[in-house]
Amino acid sequence: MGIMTDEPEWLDDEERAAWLALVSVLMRLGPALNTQLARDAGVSHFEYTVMAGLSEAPDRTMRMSDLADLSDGLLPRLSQVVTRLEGRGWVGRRPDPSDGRFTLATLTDDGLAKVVAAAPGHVAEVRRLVLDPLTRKQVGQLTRIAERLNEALAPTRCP
Amino acid sequence: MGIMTDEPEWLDDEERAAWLALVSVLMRLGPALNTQLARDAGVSHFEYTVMAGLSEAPDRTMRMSDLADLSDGLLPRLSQVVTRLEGRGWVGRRPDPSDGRFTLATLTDDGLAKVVAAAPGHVAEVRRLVLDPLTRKQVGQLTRIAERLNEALAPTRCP
DNA sequence: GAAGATTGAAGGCTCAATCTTC
DNA sequence: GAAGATTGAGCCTTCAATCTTC
Repeated sequence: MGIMTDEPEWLDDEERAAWLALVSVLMRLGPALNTQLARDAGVSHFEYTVMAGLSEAPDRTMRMSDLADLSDGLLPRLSQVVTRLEGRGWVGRRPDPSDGRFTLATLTDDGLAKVVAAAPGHVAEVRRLVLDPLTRKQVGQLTRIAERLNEALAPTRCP
Repeated sequence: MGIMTDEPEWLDDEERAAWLALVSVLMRLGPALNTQLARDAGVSHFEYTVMAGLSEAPDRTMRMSDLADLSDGLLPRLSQVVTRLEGRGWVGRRPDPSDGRFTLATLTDDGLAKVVAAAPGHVAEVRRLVLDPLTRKQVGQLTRIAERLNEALAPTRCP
């Protein structure tokens, strides 16, 4: 955060409105997606993201560390989730032959079937909660805003 | 979700871009806020939201059920968090004299001091992660988009 | 020694079941 | 009987150690 200067830096009305509305989305959209996926497919949103990521990779295979980046999760969290998915027979794990430090995760046929079965319902929910309520123009605005925020959220460089 | 019609309903490129960017914000902004508050103030984002809500209520007091609505949390979750806050001496609880079914939660002096101490750092983080990266115009767009999404996320009416 | 990955313990969230007051 | 609130069990996440491979 750096030096705490004497700037007033309080939020004005417009900033406050934006902030309160965004927090509300933040607190409610995540749980809503988890609920839909848990109810209809028996997986969490994070588990779905992991399997969907693998399903689009070459050979349905990725290194754990790359998969962690892709799914916005930390490695310990990913490792435990993959352990769970492995137990259900949806993902396999083995050391990378070219460098034993890496672990390769592969989506199994059963895992792929699971993703394929879950996708339509999930997409429908995304459409209902996020895309349908917005105009086409707002969808474009949202994309640019969210991408800008993701830059600000990028790995905190501390050199 | 209703009837699953034969609509193609897949996401086009623009929709997909918006969705992926929003999910990324969703997965990273929440943890980022939790991390800052935990590190600098020793509270979670939800705990902070609850105490900040009470701090602005008349007599720093609210019914548990109203507080649950305000903080976007379900009642069981709020109850457990308030138990924790009560243990630290930041919130007090007592039955509503006018109707014993309700419970009134009150922010103590210590609790107020805690919020006041935590607020500047939290606001600075909100500014750094959300408001500063956006143009003034985008802040307005974000407000309208987020408010629209919150309507779609409203309590699922099933009459 | 450094990078990738895993494990174990502690804390938080979610849901169903329960209790109390009206 | 219904509404508000609490509790308990199970699962998930988080963080700090630890292990392995290079």
